[in-house]
Amino acid sequence: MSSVLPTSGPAASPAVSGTPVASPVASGLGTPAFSPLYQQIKALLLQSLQAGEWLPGQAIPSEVELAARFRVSQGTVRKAIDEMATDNVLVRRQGKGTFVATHAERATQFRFLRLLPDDGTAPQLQRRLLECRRMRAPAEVARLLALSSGEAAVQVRRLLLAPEGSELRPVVLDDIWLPGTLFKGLTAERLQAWRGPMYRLFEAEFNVHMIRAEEKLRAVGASATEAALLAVREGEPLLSVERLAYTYGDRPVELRRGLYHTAGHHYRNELS
Amino acid sequence: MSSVLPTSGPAASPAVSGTPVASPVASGLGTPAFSPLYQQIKALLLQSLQAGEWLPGQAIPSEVELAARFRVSQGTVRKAIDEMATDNVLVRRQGKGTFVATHAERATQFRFLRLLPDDGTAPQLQRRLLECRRMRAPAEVARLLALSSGEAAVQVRRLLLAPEGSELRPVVLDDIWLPGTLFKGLTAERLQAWRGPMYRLFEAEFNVHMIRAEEKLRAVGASATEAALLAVREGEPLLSVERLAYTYGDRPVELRRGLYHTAGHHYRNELS
DNA sequence: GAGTGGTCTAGACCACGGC
DNA sequence: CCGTGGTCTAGACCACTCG
Repeated sequence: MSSVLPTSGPAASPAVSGTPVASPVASGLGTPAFSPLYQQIKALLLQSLQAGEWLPGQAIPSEVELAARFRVSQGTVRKAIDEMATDNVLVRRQGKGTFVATHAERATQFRFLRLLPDDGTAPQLQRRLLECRRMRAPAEVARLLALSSGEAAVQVRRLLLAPEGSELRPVVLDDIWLPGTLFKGLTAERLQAWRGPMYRLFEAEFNVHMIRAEEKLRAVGASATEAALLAVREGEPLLSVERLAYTYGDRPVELRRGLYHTAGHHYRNELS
Repeated sequence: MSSVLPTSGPAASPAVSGTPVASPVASGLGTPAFSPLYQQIKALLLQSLQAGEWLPGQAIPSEVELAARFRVSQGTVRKAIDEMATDNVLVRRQGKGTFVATHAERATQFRFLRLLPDDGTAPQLQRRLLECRRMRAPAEVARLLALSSGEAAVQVRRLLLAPEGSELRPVVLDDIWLPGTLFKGLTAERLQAWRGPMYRLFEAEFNVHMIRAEEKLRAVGASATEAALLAVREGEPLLSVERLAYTYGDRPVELRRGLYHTAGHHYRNELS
């Protein structure tokens, strides 16, 4: 099928609202780089999301409306949206519409928190902020976040604690680095005041929406300072979780190193 | 839409090859339990797979053929197959056909092996079989594998070793339990002789195909015997990975406890 | 060229949610 | 009641594979 190109004439061939589309380009030797219409629609929708045209939690236009806008059949729009729904970027709700995914919902809230209590109950973790400061990104952090060397970064250090009887027991020690330019107004006060998932704060206040992440897990022994913070003895085996989280367009926007004390909790994973 | 029911009359309403379908049944109070046609087709295809009608690596009938068999449009069959393809149960190959997924392919081979060398190279693990014996399933194993108490089980214990310079370094200690009735001819000799992924052996010799698994990860300290086998000192932090693997119909068929030495390797995970 | 899956269309009807 | 997404159909054409 022909690519989606802006057309000045009335409805004849498929066209887009006026925004030109990156038309299929031969990449290298004789590769036609054929791109289906619905993939182009998907790219356009992602652009709109990235530009903030529709905010997390809001409804996007209906399928018929989008089909009209792009001069395409409803089925084609549907296929584009289908893929974005399985990517957890959009959420379909029959009878209501299609919505931009948000970390406010309880369902998506636990997509990125894989640590569960062994007894099968729902996790109820309290936060305790240890630190929040702006600094120049260390070389390794800058590299992973694709920052220029010496660029500003925000470092957040916090504990997550689980109720145990009437006490609170530290379970997670998180070290988080964020690009300073994206998180301009992020302060300890702002973090302290926030009730709800941290990724929801990022969405609401900084327009940064995490959609996927890569994690590297290891078993390590607790250092002296880590042991003190987690209330375990030095050398205690801990689960080290290094996470790189991405927003729209595969842009890395968070580096996180978590240390999990896995007595009483475990990291759950599904292989398929 | 009406449910798929066997029809003796000629092509009029949708019908199936002759096998009756579990028609939508009210479950509990007034729940209509509406099931779309393509879901019913999917269930039928899964039944055929479970029955061994098409073996791993083989092609299933073409979409048009299945559409004719089920008296349904090609689009409906397509939607059923689409879901099974995203579930990694079937594999589509344009121009060739649709095939039953197999653990023989290199792509799917690493779906269940998440341990990667830190240097980014491809994993090259050697196996060393330590034990393979039949026994009565311990209570905990029986429970997780849904076996009757005292039923037969096969226990396999093995090491995975990674090349390090000119030496081999133990990296993984696996303890595996399998239902004895499903794995009748499984012996140490058979395991020793096999070249290729273990799950491929299970497929080829015992007609057991793993499609998904749940894992629980923890950091633990090496016991004396574990330390000896993995050539680490006692108490060394190790990544404990407890896996329950399922075949068609969500039937648990493997329990595995792996201990990973994560110096030089890490467990990779994708969150989305 | 024949057969496979992949895309796209147009239209009908159904299930759900809210006015 | 209407508008939303969800299902199903029938048919056209395209891209890929193989003989």
